[in-house]
Amino acid sequence: MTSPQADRGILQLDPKFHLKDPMTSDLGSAIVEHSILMIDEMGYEAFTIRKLAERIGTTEASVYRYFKNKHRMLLYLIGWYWAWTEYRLVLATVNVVDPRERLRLALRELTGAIEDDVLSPHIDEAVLYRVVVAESSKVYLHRDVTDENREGLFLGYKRLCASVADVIREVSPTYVYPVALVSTVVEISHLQRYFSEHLPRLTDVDRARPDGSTTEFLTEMVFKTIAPGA
Amino acid sequence: MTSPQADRGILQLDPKFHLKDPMTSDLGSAIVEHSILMIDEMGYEAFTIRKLAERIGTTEASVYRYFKNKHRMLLYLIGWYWAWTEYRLVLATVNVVDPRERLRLALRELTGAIEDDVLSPHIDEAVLYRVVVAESSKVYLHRDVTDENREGLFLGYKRLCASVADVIREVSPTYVYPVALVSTVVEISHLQRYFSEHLPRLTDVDRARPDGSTTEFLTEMVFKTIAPGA
DNA sequence: GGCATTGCGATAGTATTACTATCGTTTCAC
DNA sequence: GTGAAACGATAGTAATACTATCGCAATGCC
Repeated sequence: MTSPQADRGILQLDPKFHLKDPMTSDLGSAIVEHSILMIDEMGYEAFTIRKLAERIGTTEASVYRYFKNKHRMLLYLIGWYWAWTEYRLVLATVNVVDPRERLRLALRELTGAIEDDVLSPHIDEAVLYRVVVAESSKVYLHRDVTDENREGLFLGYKRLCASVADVIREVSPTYVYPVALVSTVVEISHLQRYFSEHLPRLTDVDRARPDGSTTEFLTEMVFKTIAPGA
Repeated sequence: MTSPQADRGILQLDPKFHLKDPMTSDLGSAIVEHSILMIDEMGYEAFTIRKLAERIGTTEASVYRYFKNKHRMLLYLIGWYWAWTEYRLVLATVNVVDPRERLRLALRELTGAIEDDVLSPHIDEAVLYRVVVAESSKVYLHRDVTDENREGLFLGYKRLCASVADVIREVSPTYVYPVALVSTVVEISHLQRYFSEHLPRLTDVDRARPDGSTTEFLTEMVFKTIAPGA
């Protein structure tokens, strides 16, 4: 059953996310693939390891050989998304020299539509993005943040923010809150999308085209905010 | 033991939040008071009804006479915070006619420091605010959002956003995303404060003075964003 | 004074969950 | 053919959210 040469994607995550790299086996890939689908279907709280094991025809114990607990599994998925976003960001801005244009492209990447990517056959990026929108803040709104931060589990997110903040500094060297502005953009792009679907009275983002509206809203916000002058 | 005329605050919450109004009895007040303290101490997930019951010298069953479940209890606390913030907002902007000044004061109220309020003797507002910062998004990032929204449990939050959005429209009638901007400000003021304490590399907000920095960051952002012109 | 109601303590119990421990079998590299 | 790794199978633990039932004591009503 195991096919060692199967294509399971090129993205590598820090071993701290898992006990055994899930992308090195069929079972591991199935765990990742179906955990994303199931969390999307039922939400993180209702999602259980037992349900996952039943769905992919294995046992709880086998799942726990890959991830030491349910929370770590979510961290892995979110961490994978951050790494993937970093990759997309580089891809989108490489060879673009004008800082304003680099920033505009970066913001589009951070706030815009997600299409399924051929990068990793066992991960449906569009579904994963819905999981990120609905669940990502649960990985740090958690009493173990400090420990997990020390372990380096948020490095991807931090690198992401730092690199976009650098672009902001290029465009506007005097702006005082570049990092805060980037984390704001990331979090709010998720949240406005969530609101547009579930609590539409908390946003003006168009439910029919949340991608475009959100990108527009946040791009305008960023460029006006960092512009010098009172 | 019960003292019917005891001062338990003037704020009234919609009965949909609770099975029996906790502010009408000593036990109910103790439940609210210590649930806030305990969620702040140990986080919502680790907080259990049994621990709460033991701490205030009652039983699980008695707590469940006030709140039909743990999640509803958190909703009550967050709902109370929204109602209280609405009240502070009115208080801060009453008799101020200049729209820009009204907006500035509203933003300060939404983003700034929280002091303990004599309004309700059983609620330590400063602690409640920490709970809001760390836990409030969990009330809607939840698979029952739609049902709870239909029940009207988010009305306070929506009213808050709508009323500040109206002020934005007064200042800048052509701005397209006033509601989204307000919900952004509310959520980000919580998040940047959380980041400054737990994930400081995700923000430039000063840990030593998160109130002032956050207010400054967001006030500047709002006024620049809604200013007309490219 | 009688009486129903309400509020609450006490106890017990259920279903579910996250997670662990152990053992045996298959598979596969060498 | 042997050793090791991966996995399945089974069982079990502690904790949790929540429910059900009973009985007592204070309260309010007449």
